[in-house]
Amino acid sequence: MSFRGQTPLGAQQCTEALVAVGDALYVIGGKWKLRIIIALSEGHTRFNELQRRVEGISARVLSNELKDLELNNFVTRTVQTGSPVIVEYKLTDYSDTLQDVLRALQSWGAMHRKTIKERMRQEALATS
Amino acid sequence: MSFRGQTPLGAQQCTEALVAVGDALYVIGGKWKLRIIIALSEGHTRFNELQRRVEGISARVLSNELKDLELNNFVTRTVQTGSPVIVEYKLTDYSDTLQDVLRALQSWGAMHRKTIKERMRQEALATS
DNA sequence: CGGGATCCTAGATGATACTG
DNA sequence: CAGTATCATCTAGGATCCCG
Repeated sequence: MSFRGQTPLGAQQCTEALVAVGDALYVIGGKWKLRIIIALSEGHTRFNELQRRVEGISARVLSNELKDLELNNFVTRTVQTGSPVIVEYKLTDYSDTLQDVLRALQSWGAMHRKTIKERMRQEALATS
Repeated sequence: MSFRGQTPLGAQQCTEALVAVGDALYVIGGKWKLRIIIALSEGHTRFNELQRRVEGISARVLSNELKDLELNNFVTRTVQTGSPVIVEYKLTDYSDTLQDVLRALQSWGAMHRKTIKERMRQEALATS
């Protein structure tokens, strides 16, 4: 199940990978899903607080995404009646299964940023 | 750098994760990028062949995505003049850095599919 | 505070041709 | 074969207003 590393994938494994990754992207793909999950991993959070944490997201989109995440069992929504009403979102245990994915993405993202920076530095040197 | 697992993330780590994952998604996010990379991991491939492997993608989109992947150093494009002209796409070494991400996504996707299946089976039982 | 309802735009995608 | 061009579409997302 290795991705290259010199040896190409067989057609069969390739299709399998395509399907599995497709499944994954279907649920957690898109611009916001993973960001929201990360933001929620700071602890259970209320709506507006969450909106502040996830930079750039609008209330409508956040609301929709949260519903979706709830449907897919990544998030639970609890309402405490009173005034004001308090609505809290928190991650479920199932969302913990995403740890590897998140870790891999995070470390790749950090690595990639460094690479780009270095690449730009080199180009700057070459031009001067 | 763990994602929950009982203990919430600190605000600082949360922001770091948000940025890094954001960087990653910026480059490899979207509907097609990872699929194309997986398809290419079966070995170097020509355009139409690649389009067949990546189910559902149109020539125009594939063309655009490939340009993007080339710009980001994931793919190289080589042209062998002759008739017919042969254009081959292959993964670069840099695309190998995505292994962890791909593996994590694939195994999560496979796990998730099983979970869903099981969940549906349970619901079917409950209804009957 | 926690959203829902509406309206609207840009960009992503699909379908179908067409070309060197 | 390896795309490009054009048009039609679709939808995620932004902006704004509103409500209990």
